Amino acid sequence: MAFKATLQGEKLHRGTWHEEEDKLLSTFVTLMGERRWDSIASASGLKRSGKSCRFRWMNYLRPNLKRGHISIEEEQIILRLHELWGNKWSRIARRLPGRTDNEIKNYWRTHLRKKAQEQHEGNFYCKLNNGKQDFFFQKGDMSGLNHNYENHGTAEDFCGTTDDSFDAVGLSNFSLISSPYETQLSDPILEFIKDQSEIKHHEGCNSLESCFCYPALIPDDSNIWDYAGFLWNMD
DNA sequence: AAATTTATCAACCGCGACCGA
DNA sequence: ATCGGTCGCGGTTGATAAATT
Repeated sequence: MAFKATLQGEKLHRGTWHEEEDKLLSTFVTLMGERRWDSIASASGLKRSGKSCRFRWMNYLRPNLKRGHISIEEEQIILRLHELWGNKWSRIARRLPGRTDNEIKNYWRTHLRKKAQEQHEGNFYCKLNNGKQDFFFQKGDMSGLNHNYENHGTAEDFCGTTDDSFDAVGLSNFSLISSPYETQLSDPILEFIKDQSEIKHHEGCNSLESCFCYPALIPDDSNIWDYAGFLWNMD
C-alpha cells in the first residue's frame, strides 16, 4: 500500500508521468480492474499513490477519451450546463462523452469563465434557427429576436417568459418528442426540466441574460438528429 | 535577444460520501 | 451503530509554453 510505502520511508513519485509508468499502470488496471487503486499502486510497483494512479487512468489512459480541442458545440454545452448546474464538473463531463471532469474544469477556468461573465453582465450571444443565423444581444435588447423568423416565434418562445420549460429553452422549435431518438434526447431535457425547479431558472425572467437559448447547442451544419450523437452514451 | 508576464493544463490535496466488515 | 478503507469530486498549485515588453 502506498501509505505503507510512505511510512516505510519510501518516497512516492510525484509530478509528470512517464511512458513506462503509463504502460505499467494500464497493464495493472487491465488485470485488476478500475478499483482498489491503492492495491494497483502497490502491486504495480509504481511509487505513486492510489489517488495519483486513479487520476492518471481516469484522465489520460482510459480508453475512448477524446483528446484535442474542445469544439464550439462542446463549448456551448459546457456553458449551458454550467449555467444550470454550476461547478458540477463530473456531472457536466457525463454529458460530453470522451471528456473528463478535469479537462472541462480547466477549459472553463481558462476559456469560458470570462465569456460566461460577459454574458451575465451584458452581452449575450445566441444562435437560432438551427444555427443558420447568429444573434448578438446586449442586455435588455430584444430586437435581435423580435425581427426573427416567422416560423420560429418570438423572444419569449426562445427564452421564456412563461413557466413552460420547453418554451423556456426554445425546445418547442424542434420536433423532439416524436423522434425515434426521443428517449436519448429527452433524458437530458427531462433532467434539465427537473433542474428548473431547483434553480428556478426563469424566475422573474424578463430579460435574456439569465437564459441560454437551447438551439445554440445545435451545430451549424447538422440537423438535430445528427446532433443527437453528442448526447449518446450518457449515463 | 532577454526578461517578464500571462495562459494553459497536468497533477495534487482535502474533504465528504459510500461501503463492507 | 461504528469504524476504517476507498472512491470521487471540486478547488488549487505548479511547471511549462507562449506572448508581450
